[in-house]
Amino acid sequence: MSQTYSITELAKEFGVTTRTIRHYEEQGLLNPKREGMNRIFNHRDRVRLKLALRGKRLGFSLNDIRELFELYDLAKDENKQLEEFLARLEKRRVLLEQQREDIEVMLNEISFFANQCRRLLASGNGKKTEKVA
Amino acid sequence: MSQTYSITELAKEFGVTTRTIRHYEEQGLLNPKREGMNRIFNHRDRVRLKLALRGKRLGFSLNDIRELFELYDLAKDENKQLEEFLARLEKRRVLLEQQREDIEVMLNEISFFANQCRRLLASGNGKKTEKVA
DNA sequence: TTTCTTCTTGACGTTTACGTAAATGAGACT
DNA sequence: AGTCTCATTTACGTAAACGTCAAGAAGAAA
Repeated sequence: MSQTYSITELAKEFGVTTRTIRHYEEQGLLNPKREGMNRIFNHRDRVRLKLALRGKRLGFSLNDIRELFELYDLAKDENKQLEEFLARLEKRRVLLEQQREDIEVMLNEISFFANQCRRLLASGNGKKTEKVA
Repeated sequence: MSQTYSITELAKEFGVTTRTIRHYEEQGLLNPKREGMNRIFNHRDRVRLKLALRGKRLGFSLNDIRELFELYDLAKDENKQLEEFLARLEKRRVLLEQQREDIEVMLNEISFFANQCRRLLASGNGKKTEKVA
């Protein structure tokens, strides 16, 4: 009924190799069904793959990501160890906000450098490149 | 004259091992002087170590970080290949803004989950834990 | 002088996250 | 029947970022 995907479809869509996707399954991040030998991915798998890749861009390990998924599931399970869940969320939040601050700092630095460059380029590009135009 | 640091001083200050610092030197991120056999780090090294660790938190490889340092140095060198420099800065900027977006998304998710949790906890914690208080 | 302490240089080990064959299964086209 | 194409498992390989000894130098303290 609902949309399914083959391994190469997902691989192409997200710009990863099939090896990567199989690896994520081995690591417990994805749980495709089988049709004969072949993996059949559903919407949930697709979402998890997207989340996994986002996590990776943020420097999380596959293990971290699996734990996060477990937390998501745990959350669905409702009142199980909510305080523990909250505490772990809080840890993540602190880390992420640190990262956000880091990013702001680096973006500022980059824009500073970029401005410097543009100024130099605008001002006739200085000494050694006088024959430009 | 100006402040210097031993390897363990820096290691303690930044919460890394001395091995890590030596590794960063091997990778060309740090250039401590020597006093006899021992490494002597100056202010510049300290700054670079801080930058390197920030880069790591953002998921940059040591190689990426070294390239960034080279770009910094190149920038000091003034008009050398400013356009190339700008282009590389731009690449970094795009990556960082992607990361920033990722972080916003995750922070939103986290606060959503946290709110859910708090609501459940507030509402007497629901079904299975009725004997709480 | 012996003993700490802090440093040094190898050099092999480990974990993570895949890459990269190699051999094979199975449906679809010609 | 032969050959694509897309998939599978098994399994060894690899790059990055350190960890972890081992063995020893060098200054300071007892």
